[in-house]
Amino acid sequence: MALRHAVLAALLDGESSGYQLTKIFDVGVSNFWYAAPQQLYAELAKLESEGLVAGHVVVQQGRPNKRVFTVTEAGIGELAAFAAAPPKPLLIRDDLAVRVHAVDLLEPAPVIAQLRERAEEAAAKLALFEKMLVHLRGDLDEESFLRHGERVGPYLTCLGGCRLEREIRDWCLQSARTLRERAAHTRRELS
Amino acid sequence: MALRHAVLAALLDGESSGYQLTKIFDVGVSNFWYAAPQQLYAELAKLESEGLVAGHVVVQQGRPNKRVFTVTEAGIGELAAFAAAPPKPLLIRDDLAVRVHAVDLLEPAPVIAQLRERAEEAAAKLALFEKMLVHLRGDLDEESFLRHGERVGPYLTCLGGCRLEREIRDWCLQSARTLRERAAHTRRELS
DNA sequence: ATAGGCATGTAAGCAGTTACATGATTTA
DNA sequence: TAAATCATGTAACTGCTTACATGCCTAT
Repeated sequence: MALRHAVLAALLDGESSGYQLTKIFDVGVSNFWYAAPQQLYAELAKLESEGLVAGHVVVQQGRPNKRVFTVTEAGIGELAAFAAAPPKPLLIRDDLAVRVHAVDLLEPAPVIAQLRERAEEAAAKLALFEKMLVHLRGDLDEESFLRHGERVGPYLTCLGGCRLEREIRDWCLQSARTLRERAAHTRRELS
Repeated sequence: MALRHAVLAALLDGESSGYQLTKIFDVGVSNFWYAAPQQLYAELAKLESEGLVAGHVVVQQGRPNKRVFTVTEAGIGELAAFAAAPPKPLLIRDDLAVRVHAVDLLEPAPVIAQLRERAEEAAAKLALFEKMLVHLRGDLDEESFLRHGERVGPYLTCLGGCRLEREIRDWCLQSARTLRERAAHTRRELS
């Protein structure tokens, strides 16, 4: 029981369909919660059967109809209970860092390539989050918005996302550079 | 099949027992891989049965005996194959950030308390990682070590850990401060 | 036409979590 | 004598991942 609260929190930003949620978890909320598309459909069905979200059909022209979901009163209650409980530790699993940790016994070339790719992804996400910040705060500057804005929750998590992606980008670039220089040095020694 | 590679990578830093691994995954490697103690015993048994690690008993005085594990040639091969494959995306799940995202509809007080506690934990981990860096590089300065040191993998992941914990600490403190100031302002309005 | 985006699921299998269980030794 | 640390597991359950399945509409 963990994804449910992330879904409820995401739905507070406005009702959305399962498909839209997959997009949100792919970018907007991805800085603090990873979830696969199939999980979201399953979780929404569960939440609806428990009365924590309510769904209704939206008819669209030119596109298939969709069912959008809203958090119910009971859903808010669930979130409130969750927020008062002690938080679970941050869960992080980074496939790429495992490679870096073991890199001294490995071929460095593919790891370097992977680090560069990850750095680019992080840079792209950072740019996206920074745009989101501007959008969220409207015509206020950051300080005023944090003081008087209506909803700061999403803004704060987005700030967290910026911090995270910036560090990922820089760490990947630094690591790639270090490994490349060492590889060049090793080649010179061998020749 | 994912934890296995993290375990193999951790064992490259030196043979250890299941119990010692639980300590390593609780601190040293925790910046890029979370794993519960029970997982590690199970995974070690599996890895041993597949010949990727080899265990032998170490007799101790004053303490129960333990079985320590080393990565085998086959284990290195497994790691090499893993490193060449495309990495899975970073998996992150942060219970506390979910609360922050939803905080505008919640009691802010417990969330603020949780943010402060998390900030302290992050500060403690940061201090630990910084000590580890000094220990790893011995009497070299960072630049020389990154260029000519024997094993840079663990040093690079440790640098990543520092970056991560520093940002977590600062984000938690910034968020807590923002929420506290808003709460104070709201109280004044009500009175 | 065909590729891509929109839209929603099911089913099987694997990985991870929670709770339980045991026992020795050291420190307060 | 109680709590903490060292040491290693099992069993039941839940949650997550991977693969499969379907179908419409739009843009190229």
